[in-house]
Parts: sequence; structure tokens; C-alpha cells
Amino acid sequence: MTQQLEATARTPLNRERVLQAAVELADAAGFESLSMRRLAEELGVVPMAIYKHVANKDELLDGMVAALICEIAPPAPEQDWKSAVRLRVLSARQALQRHPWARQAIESRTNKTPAVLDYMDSFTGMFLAGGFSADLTHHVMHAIGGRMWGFTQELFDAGGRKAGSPAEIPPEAQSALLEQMAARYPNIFAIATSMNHDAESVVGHGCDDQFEFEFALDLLLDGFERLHEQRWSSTQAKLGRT
Amino acid sequence: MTQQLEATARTPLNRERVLQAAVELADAAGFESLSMRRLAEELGVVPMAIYKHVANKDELLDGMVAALICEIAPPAPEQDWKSAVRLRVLSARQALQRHPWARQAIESRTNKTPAVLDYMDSFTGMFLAGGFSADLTHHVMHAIGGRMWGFTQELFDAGGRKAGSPAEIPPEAQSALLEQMAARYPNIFAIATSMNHDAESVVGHGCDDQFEFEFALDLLLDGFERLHEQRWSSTQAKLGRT
DNA sequence: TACGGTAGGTGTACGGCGTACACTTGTCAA
DNA sequence: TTGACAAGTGTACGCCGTACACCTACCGTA
Repeated sequence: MTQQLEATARTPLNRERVLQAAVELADAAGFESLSMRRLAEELGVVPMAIYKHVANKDELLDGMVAALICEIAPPAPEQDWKSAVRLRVLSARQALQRHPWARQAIESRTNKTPAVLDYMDSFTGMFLAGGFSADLTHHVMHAIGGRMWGFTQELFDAGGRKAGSPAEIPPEAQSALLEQMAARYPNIFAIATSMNHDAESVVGHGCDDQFEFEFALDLLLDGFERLHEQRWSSTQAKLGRT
Repeated sequence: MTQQLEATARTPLNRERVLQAAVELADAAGFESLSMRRLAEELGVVPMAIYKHVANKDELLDGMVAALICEIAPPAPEQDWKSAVRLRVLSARQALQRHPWARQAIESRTNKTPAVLDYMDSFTGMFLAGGFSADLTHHVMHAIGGRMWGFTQELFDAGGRKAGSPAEIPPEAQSALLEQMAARYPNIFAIATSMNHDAESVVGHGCDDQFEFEFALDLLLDGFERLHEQRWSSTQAKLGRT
């Protein structure tokens, strides 16, 4: 009877539940807090139990990435390639934003699981279906790089404060510090203040991430379009180079 | 006298030597093999000794990144902005290629050390000096993203093989496997074979990384140039959006 | 009904990691 | 001579991933 008391709700655990718990843990506690031991604890199980369902931590991460890919919208049908690619990339970006750990996970992986290959293949297909030559598509896929995953190296997370001590500095010292920064990094300061004229709000966020992302994305898509229209080919491009 | 025997060549260790040894170790053994303990061993010293010269491992990595930045060529004088940016980015790329650990190190860092800020500021200055508005420069800096560091997420490291077992498969099974891949990932296959017509060499490298990198870089630079010429502004762009 | 294989979960242990903290030792100015 | 101080040491703690031997409950078959 004691065993009945304890073991009552123990559904037997499986790969899916492990992955789901891992995703939830990473969502809640961050990528660096995702350890096999912590995950086991979360599942109410001893660490080694997990290894009956995933081979090791790498495979766990691969599984998590695969789960993430499932959240990305499939190619929109009945759309020109450009809108379709745009929509899908933005969908990928949304998935990434729901799961902040994903960027690190993807970057840390070598990335050649079937799930990833499927995604890349389908992504490639959007250009081919749009009439792009295989040649151009090849280089376009390289060019779009990380953007295919909905992220880019973020350069300006915070206008310019150090990692620690977010708000423990007295406000008058803060403005002095800001002045110092402006003197030392005049160019960064110039562009950081460019969008909203009141310079005091600079230290906060101040950047419209979504806009920045779409800015770069559209720049590339427009470039792709131009090359496609003028029947660009890599051999020709290489010849034309000095 | 015993102490003389042992301690003869013990130059006292300093921050610079620690960083240099760390860079060399990471160059030789890879980013994941760079541990405080291993580094100490390399320096012929007990692990904790290192902590007299760097606060912790994070600071060590920051120092290594700073050292890397020193290897990047400064802005070329007497050049239009476009050539200057191009040259500098390619110089960054070269530095990155000399130090394969750097990509992971940069990605793992929050990145706001003075050395990094200096680099970003100077980089920003190249656009401003070229007559770019602060507004456009801001968005351009975001757009260039990781490329400022000389890397992009590499999507096709290896045409399409799994991580382990590089060459232990019998060649005839390999071609069967290739066929299977081609069937499952037709689009990837199409673009992978596009550049060199003999399909058998596909599984190897087959990609001209440098060309891919410059392709994307130039696409962005050309886009920047166009926007600059037509006096692009973000407020206008936002208004124009549907 | 008894039994053997198997899938799922456990417990212990190992070698690695970063680093806190208390200590010795060598050097040099006062 | 002394004593402060910087450089290096030794020990220890709590994490990590995971190998390996073990238990246990179940199930199809004899």
C-alpha cells in the first residue's frame, strides 16, 4: 500500500515528456540552468533515468531544437517567394523569442539532425519554387545565414551599461557616467541618440528590435530579388571580380 | 640550492602571459578544452594562481576577445567608406579564421567590455565619416550584425554527413547513402550540386567560404549604398510600411 | 501457473569543472 | 631587521555529465 501511495501518478515518462520538460525548464530558468540533474529533479526522477529516453545531453538539445522547428510555420502556399520567405523567417523569429534559450542551443549544435535538414531543405525549396537558379539559391542560403533561424548577433542589447549593477547607481552619477560614455564612444553615442531626440532615455532599450531585424532581412531579400531578375550566376560574378 | 634548480626559469607570470597562453591553448586544443585547470597546467602553475591575474573565467574570455580585436586592422585611411568597411570586415574574418575559438567566445560573451565598445565605436565611425546619417548608420550597424565580427552562422559546414564516422563507411555504401539523402532532401541536393557538375565530390567541402561571405557582405554594402544615396530615413521607412 | 526477457527506474561512483578561502613564500621599502 | 604586500599553493565544496551494476514490475509464452 505504501507503494500505491507514492507511485500513484507515475506515468512512465517517455522521450516526448522529457523534451517537453526540458523546453519548459529552459524557458523558465535559462539555457545555462538546464542540466540533466535539474531536469531530472523537475521530472521527479533520478538523473540517470533520463538516459533511458535520450542518449545524452547533446541529443536532448537536438530534440529541443527539433521541437522548436515544429513551431515555425510551414511555407505559406499561394504566395510569391519573397512574401513566403519573409513570413516564414518572421515566424521563426517569433518561435525564437518564445524560447530565449534557442539561439544558444542552435549555435552550440553542429546542427545536422534530420529535423534541421528537413527545415533547411524546405527553406531552400522556397527559392527554387520561386524560380531561382540552384546556383543563386545556394549563395542566397548562405547569405541569409542565421536569419533563417530568426536571429542575428545582437550588438546593442543595452545602450551601454556594464553587465552587473542595473540600477543601483544614484541618478546624478548616472548622467555623469553617460557623459563620460559619450566622450569615449562618440560614434555609438551619435547613433544611439539618433532615433529619439531626448538623450536621457538612451540608456534604456531605445531600439525597435523587430524593425532592425526586418530592415536587414528586407535588404537581403531585395538584393536577392535584384540578382534573380538580372539572372545572376556565380561563375559570372567570379569572372567579373578584379 | 634545490629551489634554485626548480625555480630557475620562473618568470613571474602576468595578465598578458596568461591571456597569451589561453589564446594558444584555445588555438591548439579548441574552445571546449580551454579550462582554468588545463591552462594552469600549461603555465606550469597551480589553477588558483591564475586568479591573481584575471578575476574569473569570464574575464579571461573577455581578455582573449580583446586580444583578438587587436589583430583586426584599423580603418584604412584614404578610402571611401565602402572599401574601408569591406577591408576591415575581411580583416576581422581573417583574425577569426586564425582563432577558431573566437566565434564561440564572442557568442558566449555579453560583449560590452571597453575593447569591444572601442571596436564598435570605431566601426560606427566609418559610416559616419562616409557621410551616413546617424539614423541610417544605426540601422546599418544592426544589419551588419555578426558580419562585423567576420563570421556568420555557417549552415553547410559539411555537405551532409552526420557528426561521427567521417570516413569509416565503405565507398559503395556511401554512394547509396548519398542517393538516399538526395531523395530525402532534394532541394539541398539541388543547390549543393549546382556549382560543380560532378556530383560525387559533393559530400566533401565544395563551398568557397570566402566567396559566400563576400557575397552576403557585398549584398548588404550595396544595399547600404543605395539607401544612403536616396537619403533613407527610418521614420520615412516606418511610415511607408503597410 | 511459472518463468525468463525486457523496459524503465535507481544508487553509486568517477573524473572533470570553476572557484572560495586560508596558507606560505619571496621581495623590497622603511 | 621588519613587516607589508604581491605571487603562488593546497585543500575543499558543490556543481556537472554519465558509466555501470543493480533492482523491479510487467508481459508473452511454455
